[in-house]
Amino acid sequence: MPELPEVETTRRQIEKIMRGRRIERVDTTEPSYFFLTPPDRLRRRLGGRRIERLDRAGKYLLAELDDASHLLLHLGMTGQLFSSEAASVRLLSATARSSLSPEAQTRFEPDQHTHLRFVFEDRGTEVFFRDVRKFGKVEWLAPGQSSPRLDLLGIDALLVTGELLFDVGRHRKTSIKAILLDQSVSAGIGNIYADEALFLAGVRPGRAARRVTRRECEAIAGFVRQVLERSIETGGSSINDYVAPDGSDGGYQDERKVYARTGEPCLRCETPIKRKLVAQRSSHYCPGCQK
DNA sequence: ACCGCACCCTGAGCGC
DNA sequence: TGCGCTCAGGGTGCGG
Repeated sequence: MPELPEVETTRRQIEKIMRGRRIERVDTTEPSYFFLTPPDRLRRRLGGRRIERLDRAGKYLLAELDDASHLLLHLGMTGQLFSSEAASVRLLSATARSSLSPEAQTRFEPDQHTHLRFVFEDRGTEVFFRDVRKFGKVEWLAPGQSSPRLDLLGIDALLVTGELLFDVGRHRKTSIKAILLDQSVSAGIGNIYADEALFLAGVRPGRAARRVTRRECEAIAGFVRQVLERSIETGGSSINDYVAPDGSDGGYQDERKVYARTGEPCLRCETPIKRKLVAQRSSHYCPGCQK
């Protein structure tokens, strides 16, 4: 779900709200898998700090604080970072929504899945991090402390080149899709945009990376950059239950050509789209267009 | 060094 | 109506 475009869209919207503001306090849920830094420590470290900026590295968000420490966030599969200003019941599933009172449906209240709540000193708009499945992550980094997670990231996917994919691919004994999903090669591509870019490039996801030509690698890289940029332009997104921080649906859903279109006719040649497991991810491709 | 796989977690959707 | 099953994909870590 949240791949580079969704994370970048989130960054742009949330930075506007967080930047330059001082945190009065942070509310958290209980310790869990989600917290790389224990929640009590997180509350202590963040209280009183001003947020200088919000950056993105691959699918990670990195907030810089005024004491030179950093807050690292990852949305995982179901993470949502949003503001109270824009928060709406659209963040909840249809069934969860229908169980709420009409009043509760118009104003967001933190629930058991809301792991972080930023309350600012000016008591204005609040920011929430909600994550149902807890695949998301939050970690506080002391000044100067490096993060293995960040250090492992390859070049940002918006800058990926065919040359890089070709050079990496020729030495690996795995599929081209696995290369695209490998965050240490290029950071930011997820399952959906990988399928879309491979479709546009005419290369099947399961093809051995070493069998992909230099020319094809150039095409793949070009389409990766294109679909990511296009998705950011349209407000980022790719999947049914993604909701942007302002509560709106992402705009990219209507542009998917293969992802989640199993059995439907290819938009180019009308061959039914196939679904197959590649790199432990459901992968969608057109047997007619992709070789 | 690299690959494939199990696992972390919860909700939606489906068949019976 | 409700139970049990499968699926969803982000990342980590381990065995081969």
